[in-house]
Amino acid sequence: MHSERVASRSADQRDSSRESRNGTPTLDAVSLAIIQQLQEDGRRPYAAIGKAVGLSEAAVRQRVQKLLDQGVMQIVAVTDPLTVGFRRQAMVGIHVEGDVESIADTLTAMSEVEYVVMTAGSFDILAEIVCEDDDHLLDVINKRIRALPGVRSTESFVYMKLKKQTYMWGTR
Amino acid sequence: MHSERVASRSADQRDSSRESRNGTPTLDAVSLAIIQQLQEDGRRPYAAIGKAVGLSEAAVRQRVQKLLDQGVMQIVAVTDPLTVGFRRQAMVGIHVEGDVESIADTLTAMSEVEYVVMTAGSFDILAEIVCEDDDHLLDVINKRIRALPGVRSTESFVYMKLKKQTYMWGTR
DNA sequence: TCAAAGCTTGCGGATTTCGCAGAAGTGGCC
DNA sequence: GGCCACTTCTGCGAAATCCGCAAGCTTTGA
Repeated sequence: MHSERVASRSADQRDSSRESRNGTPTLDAVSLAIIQQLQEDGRRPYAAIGKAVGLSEAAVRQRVQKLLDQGVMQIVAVTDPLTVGFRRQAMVGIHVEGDVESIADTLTAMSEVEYVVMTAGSFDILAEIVCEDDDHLLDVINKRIRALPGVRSTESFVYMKLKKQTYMWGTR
Repeated sequence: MHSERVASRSADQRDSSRESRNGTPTLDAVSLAIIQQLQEDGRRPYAAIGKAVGLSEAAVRQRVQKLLDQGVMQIVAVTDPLTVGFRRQAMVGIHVEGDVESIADTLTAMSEVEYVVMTAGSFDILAEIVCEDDDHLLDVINKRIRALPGVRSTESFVYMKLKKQTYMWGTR
């Protein structure tokens, strides 16, 4: 029955996660395959995943739990906020003087901010904001973000229509 | 035992989804609560969700299935691509002349493009790109995106570090 | 008044989850 | 080589969950 299981396990299948230099775990091929399965369907049973990646049900369960605990992945429901009552969304590009990371941390702490990334472009930070209406959005941008010490200037891109939102890099 | 269930069901609990003017379903409070539960844990059992939102297990199951079928939400594994072998990510701002939506559709069809949104800011479109390395990224931006008829100019913001990525609007 | 929707309760069977014990592979160390 | 600590995988019951289905109820809307 184990027809597809190779006799001696190759080296890169062990060591499913280890701390690399920058602190983020390095993933092996099996864990990647598991993540890919869960990108297609976050509720797929462990046994089905095991069959697909060549592991037992229990092993898949352990790996998934570890990936969740480590924060490597999360299994969640994703929606288009516009269909769920949040009328205004925007991407805000921010020019910073001084410590970029501390500003990013401050943004991260705001509940209206769903996404924060430090970039190498003309903006130092991009932050995505989800609000209930125009007033709320205006308030967050003008009163909360622009007021931060170190924020030199901002530029806003209000969302009109979300066209694509996927998490399927694994299936390429 | 039904202590928390109100005797007569209030009006907004019915009509869990109806087509609104723009074609996107309107969601009632119960469906929002269900989505919120699944934003915290995409694998939470239906019975537990039912207890939290005041519905039976079977009803939750039906609602979740419908929300998935309608495309209102998806339950998936989400990762930081940088920890999973994709070395280069970028947000690309695009200036378009002519039909913005058709350009957006073209971008949507590209597998390297994970996120496409039409905006009201100085860019007409923002697109997030996930690539394996610099060459790949350069190729996508210069050869595939800038080459599109209707694309006047682009500006790229290469990701250095992802600081936040949540889907927790429901918990506010 | 009638049909359609949606929810509830209840049910059993199939499936999945979960915890745990034991086996197997690895790396460090003498 | 040989031993030990550690991690990972497997196998296996027990418990919980999922799933389809049916009957009855209420509300909505034609």
